[in-house]
Amino acid sequence: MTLKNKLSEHRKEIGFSQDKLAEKLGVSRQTIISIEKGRYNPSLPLAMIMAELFETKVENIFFLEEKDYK
Amino acid sequence: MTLKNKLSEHRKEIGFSQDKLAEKLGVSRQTIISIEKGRYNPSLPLAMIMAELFETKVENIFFLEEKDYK
DNA sequence: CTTGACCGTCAAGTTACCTTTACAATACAC
DNA sequence: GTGTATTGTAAAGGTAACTTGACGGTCAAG
Repeated sequence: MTLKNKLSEHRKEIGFSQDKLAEKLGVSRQTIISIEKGRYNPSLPLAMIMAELFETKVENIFFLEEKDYK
Repeated sequence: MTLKNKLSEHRKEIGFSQDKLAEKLGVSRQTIISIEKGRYNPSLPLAMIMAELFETKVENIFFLEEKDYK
């Protein structure tokens, strides 16, 4: 199951580099790159910390694809 | 990083057994038990499918602990 | 034309998520 | 008291999430 996401859009909106975001979130830069590129999904806690940082809900950053679960 | 959750409350609210919920979500019963017991966190897509089923937001089922990320 | 900031790839290793199978305990129906 | 529904534990195995380290490419200063 792969999700789509708007991580890079949200990141740029607050003027963060991948490096800076990684540090802020307490993960590696590789992790940010991989998630932005859709190579894998973040863990739930990481997604929630992102939502907090961006002052939004998880559902506004990550999106389920209809076909995948129906 | 471990989250708290109200999965069993939401599950009971819609009158589902662990077994039935597992089937509905397309995961094993073990997975439901382990998440309810806080042994591990669901993946992000699983958490989002749960939120959809319960007609709520991820943040209303799963909760970050302050100390863990500050 | 070098330096620095930023974005990207690849590879190898660890840990977390999830599976299947088997078995035990409670509780309520009949 | 025997079924059966529900919740739980344990163990072994596979895959996904995340790490570190090394390296390449672009672009805008200076």
